[in-house]
Amino acid sequence: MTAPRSTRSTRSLRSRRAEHTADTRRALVRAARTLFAERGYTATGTEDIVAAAQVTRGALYHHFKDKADLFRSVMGECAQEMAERLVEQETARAESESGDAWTLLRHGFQSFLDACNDPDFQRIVLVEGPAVLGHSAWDALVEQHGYVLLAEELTRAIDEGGISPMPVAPLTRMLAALISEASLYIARAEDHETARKEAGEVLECLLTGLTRPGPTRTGA
Amino acid sequence: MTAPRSTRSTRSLRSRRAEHTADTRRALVRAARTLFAERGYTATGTEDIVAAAQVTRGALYHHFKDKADLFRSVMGECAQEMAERLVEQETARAESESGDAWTLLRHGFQSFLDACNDPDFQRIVLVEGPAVLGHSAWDALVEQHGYVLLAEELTRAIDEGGISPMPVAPLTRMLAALISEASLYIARAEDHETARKEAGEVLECLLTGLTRPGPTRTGA
DNA sequence: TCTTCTAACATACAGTCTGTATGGAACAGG
DNA sequence: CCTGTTCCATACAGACTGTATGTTAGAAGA
Repeated sequence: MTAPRSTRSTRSLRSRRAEHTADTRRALVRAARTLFAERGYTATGTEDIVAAAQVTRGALYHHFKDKADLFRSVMGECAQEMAERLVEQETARAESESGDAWTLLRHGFQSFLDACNDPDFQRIVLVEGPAVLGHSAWDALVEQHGYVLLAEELTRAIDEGGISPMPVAPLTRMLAALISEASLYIARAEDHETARKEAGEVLECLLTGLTRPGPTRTGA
Repeated sequence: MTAPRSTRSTRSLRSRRAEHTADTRRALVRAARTLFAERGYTATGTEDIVAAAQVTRGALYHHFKDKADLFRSVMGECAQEMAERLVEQETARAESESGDAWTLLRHGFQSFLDACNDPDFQRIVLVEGPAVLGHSAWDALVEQHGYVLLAEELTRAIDEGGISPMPVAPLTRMLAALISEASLYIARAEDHETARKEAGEVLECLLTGLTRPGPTRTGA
């Protein structure tokens, strides 16, 4: 700690320096995330970002190609966090509850609905993202972080016979859009409590349509 | 035509002038619509718009408060056209087919899906709109043009017993989001044909969940 | 240890865009 | 005929983005 020698000294210095640069980068991303979520992309100047991160614009344009590139990092972080949160909950549920993929997913959707109620996620990923990055780049990011997991689970549910066989690709996007819109509806409502209940109810109804009629009971 | 007199002369001139100013306004909206749909909002400069409309920026800022105000008019026009198109089809179907509100709506959703496959509508209303106007202003516009009709039809379908009773407000938004996302999926796919078929199939499945179990047959 | 080289910034500058203020021309009205 | 208003063009000021240049601190070799 206090007496490094030879290679360790070099390493320590290297890491100290590397850590410092990583710190400035993180500070930029964090500051940008807060401001983008609060004021939106265009209303946030690069000067505001670097001021909040306590660096200069030189640092920003050293670490990122341009403002949109910084936004991409911010949105990637948001999506990553959301995905991790959901995977965590999903695995926890998978251990405690029954192994039926479809009922697991239905519960997962409700968790997703709650998790989406995050201002950063809503504004950055759902609202600003498509307009700033364009549909292709946005889709690539979401595909990478979120869609793959959802599509995987849906495929499993189909294989298990929980839901009727149908094309997974459009199903994935449409379900994600459904929940995203529901979360926005909840966030915008005056009475979040009842809005949450109502949206959950509608979501349940719609999901019922996917359930395969036959051996698997629909419930109620 | 060539020999106006007294009041007619005044009227004619008045109308000529008024029509001229209305023309410039329409030219601005039309030019902005094309460019916004092609390049997006921020990538379109006011100079590009007025050049395409063959006026100067002075005209733009005379007719509109600012660039976002012009965008609002453009998006309002898009939404209006879409609503008119759908109402037209809906009334046509109401005359020819059975009077069941719910089956009528299900067919209407498929039409909606096809109608949404309009680049202007997708880019301006669905992608740029929320980011440019903010959620509240965007929602107000869509509420005015589209949601009211959809909510009305849904309420009727519930009253008739076609679909299970559930809160209409979230249902309206979520169904609109569902179809919007489906249309974007179709537009983005390489093979529009099969994408259209698949998305329609998934949509049908999901809508099945709304159908009230009981006297009304689900079909197939 | 001394030199040198490079990564990591800071600063200054140029180009672009938006919104506003000013000016003028064409009517309308008294 | 004179005045006021509408409609629009032009000129200008401010802000913002991206780039080019300068500078410093650490890493590496001799």
